[in-house]
Amino acid sequence: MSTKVTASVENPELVQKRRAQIVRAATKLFSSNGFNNTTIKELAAEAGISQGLIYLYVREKEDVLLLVLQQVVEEYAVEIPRSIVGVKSPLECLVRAIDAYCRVVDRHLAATTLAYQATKSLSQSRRNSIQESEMETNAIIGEIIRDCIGQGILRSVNVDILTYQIVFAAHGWALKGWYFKPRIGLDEYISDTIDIILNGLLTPEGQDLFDSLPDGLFSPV
Amino acid sequence: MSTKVTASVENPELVQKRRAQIVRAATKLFSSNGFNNTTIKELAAEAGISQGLIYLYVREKEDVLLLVLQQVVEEYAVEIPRSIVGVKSPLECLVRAIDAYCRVVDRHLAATTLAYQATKSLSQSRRNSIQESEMETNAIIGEIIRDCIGQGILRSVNVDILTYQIVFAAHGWALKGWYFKPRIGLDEYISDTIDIILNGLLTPEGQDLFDSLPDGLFSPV
Amino acid sequence: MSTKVTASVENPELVQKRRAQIVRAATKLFSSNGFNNTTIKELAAEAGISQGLIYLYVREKEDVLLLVLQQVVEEYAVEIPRSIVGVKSPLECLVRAIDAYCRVVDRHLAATTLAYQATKSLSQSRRNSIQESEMETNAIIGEIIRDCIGQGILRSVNVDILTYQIVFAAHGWALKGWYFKPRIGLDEYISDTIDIILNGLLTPEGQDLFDSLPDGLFSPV
Amino acid sequence: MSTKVTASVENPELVQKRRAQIVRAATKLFSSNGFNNTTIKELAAEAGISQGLIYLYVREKEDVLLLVLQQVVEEYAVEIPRSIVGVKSPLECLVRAIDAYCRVVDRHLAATTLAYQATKSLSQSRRNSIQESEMETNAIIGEIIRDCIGQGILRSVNVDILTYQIVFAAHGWALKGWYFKPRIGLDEYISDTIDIILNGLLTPEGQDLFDSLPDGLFSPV
DNA sequence: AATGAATGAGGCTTCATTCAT
DNA sequence: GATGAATGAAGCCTCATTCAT
Repeated sequence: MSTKVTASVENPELVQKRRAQIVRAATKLFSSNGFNNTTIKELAAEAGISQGLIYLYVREKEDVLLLVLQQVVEEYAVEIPRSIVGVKSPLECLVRAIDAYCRVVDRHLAATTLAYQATKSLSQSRRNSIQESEMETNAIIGEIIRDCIGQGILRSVNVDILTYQIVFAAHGWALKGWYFKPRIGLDEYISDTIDIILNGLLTPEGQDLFDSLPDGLFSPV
Repeated sequence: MSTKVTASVENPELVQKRRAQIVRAATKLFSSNGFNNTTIKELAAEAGISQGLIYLYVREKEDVLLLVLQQVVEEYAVEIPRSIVGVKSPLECLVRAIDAYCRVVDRHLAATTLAYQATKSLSQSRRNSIQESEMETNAIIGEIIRDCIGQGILRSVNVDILTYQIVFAAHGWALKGWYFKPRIGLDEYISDTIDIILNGLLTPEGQDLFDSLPDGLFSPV
Repeated sequence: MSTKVTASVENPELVQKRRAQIVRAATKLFSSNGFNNTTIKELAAEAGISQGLIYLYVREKEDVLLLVLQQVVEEYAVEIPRSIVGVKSPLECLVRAIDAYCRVVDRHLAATTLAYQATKSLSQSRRNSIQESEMETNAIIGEIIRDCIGQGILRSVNVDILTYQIVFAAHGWALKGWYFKPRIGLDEYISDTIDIILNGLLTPEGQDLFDSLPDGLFSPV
Repeated sequence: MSTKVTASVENPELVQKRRAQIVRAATKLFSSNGFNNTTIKELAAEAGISQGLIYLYVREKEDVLLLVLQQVVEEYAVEIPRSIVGVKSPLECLVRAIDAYCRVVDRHLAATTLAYQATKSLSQSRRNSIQESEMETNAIIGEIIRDCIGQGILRSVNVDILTYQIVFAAHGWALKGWYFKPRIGLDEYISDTIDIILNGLLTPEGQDLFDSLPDGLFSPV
């Protein structure tokens, strides 16, 4: 990671342990109440430590947020590559990557939502550090897509847009959880999503209709 | 709208005018600095009025946020139906709706981003009011999709998921503007998005490969 | 003054009035308890205003200290020149200046003591601003001394050292008030001080003795 | 000393050694940053020991300050008498004492300044203990002066005021070091100071003028 | 004796909200 | 209707002191 959070405690195991405590508590509170509405006092209480102790492991409150967000993007960066290790077929890679992404999100619902809420609360440099990590993960997906296109498995579509469509589909499970969770399970969400994205929507008749639409249909109003 | 913001000023035209001033300023400041990092003092300065005056048109700070968010969702609720008025073909409706949604987002980049950041800062009742509006707009899109499916234009896919895929595509223009804006124009974004969503991705060969993938490929790890 | 303290309140009369309140309270509390041991809460209470109000007239606590110290040095810079206005004889000027200095100190016992205690609590730039004021006042005294020497009234002594001897004599009334106050009145303090400084100490016989002291008597140990 | 600082460590040599470490570090930090702006953590780092260790040799932070100040006043109390040991002539005693005082100050510039700043940070009992030491040293000088007067070497002036004039002259070398140091050396400072104090200022003509000044010149305004 | 992690009280400062004009 | 000075409740963070090792 480019942006390091500094601790004034030397012992690295202790640092890791304490920070894990803090991040766990922070993820919970930040995502349910928001970063700004969570006080250090509450955070300390949730983590089972004193207020002052937090500041031995973090220089300011914003650092806690950074640690939380770093944890998620790092898990993305680890889990998605791991899900396609050893898989030859690019198509299978793509399917597995989508699947893995959705499942990582499911394990980090709170933190994922948080990333959308709280990035504005980070200073520019810290925000950059998070966005770079995000782009790295996206690059992996983009690569898989390019492979598929190269092998004639996928049509030659806009890779960036498709990448983000996949990313949003995964994040959507967290962002709109309040809508989906009561209606559908994760497995179904994943398979239906993959179905829509890969198989497209139009029936043969629909395809004819679509082709006959005037070209400039959706041009500037 | 179910949740009304109350003003202590009688003259309704004045209320409208002042609130417009306030909302304009708030949209700018909230979306660039975040809701919590914007002070009433800054807001008043940006709106060209005094701090005290704000409280004649709003009961508390959160109300300002509600007004801002209401404005966006209302514009969604107005613009999207308008874009399909008089259009017979459900497929054309769908295409026009996606196009319209993206363009409304483009006109409200700041506010759209804000909706993702700041909803957590709303009290539950206010949050519900926004989410209901969002669902109303989504319902329109869902209806169009169902029409398409009913007429055999689209395959029978999961309507909810597809709806949100479209919604995310539109919102994505705002949420990831920092990525897309330097790389692509709005028109291209819209047409490529529609292409991917409607036409699907798989080539005929890709289709064969996909069909031969083991069924339980992406089941729980 | 070079270093200005900024207020966020416009009305200059109000600023002056409130700052006077604050400075009066601060002088009292700072000099009896020290700058660091005085809390803003105590200060507000003593001034009869709320904590928050202080920050409409001052950017940070240190500014309050600066205001207090500025007030004293400014009074020095005003009172001492005023005491010699229109006086022709340089010797009379000198006597009057010493007298005036001591009396200003007497009117600002607390603040004078404070200046010795708290200058270290000022940031460098603020400290400089105070030291410059001090030097301006000292320059006036130095000028008078030079006049006296020029006219053959005083021996040609080290002007800087004599200046500070006078300054210390004045400040001493505040600094060692705990010693002098119970033993002697201000008038007597002033006249005895002037007597010692101007008339010297040695009797004719003492003079002879002094002249016969070995030259290197007080050289480095 | 009346006020003792207690240590929880038995071995007196160790106590002395550790305290010396602590006092050395404290003198440096307190006088450059002020007592209140120096943390125990910094102090420990400067002294090369741990925070906790300090509390084995001192009951609270204020004790450290007391130790520092005690060290200076004790050195005054030792050095000044030593400088006049065996000297018969009271005038020579006086000159030597002034000289010695200035030189002790020069060796303890930081601590001397500190005494003026930080005495207010001491509790009353500790402050008294320091002031008593100061008075003891002053008493020695007062005695010498009285001797001189008794032997007809000095005029019969106010002994207290003269004593403090001498004390201030010595302290001034530290207090106004920022002014004198770049302009003059210690030796010159001492000899010029003694010259002014002992020989007085007025020329014969000045004397006449002075005698002809109206008596109530410097009476209350 | 020594360490340094841990505690928690309390200070400075901000800011939503009120109120006198 | 409008202003902006005034309030006071917290929030973040620091740091003297303690305590387990």
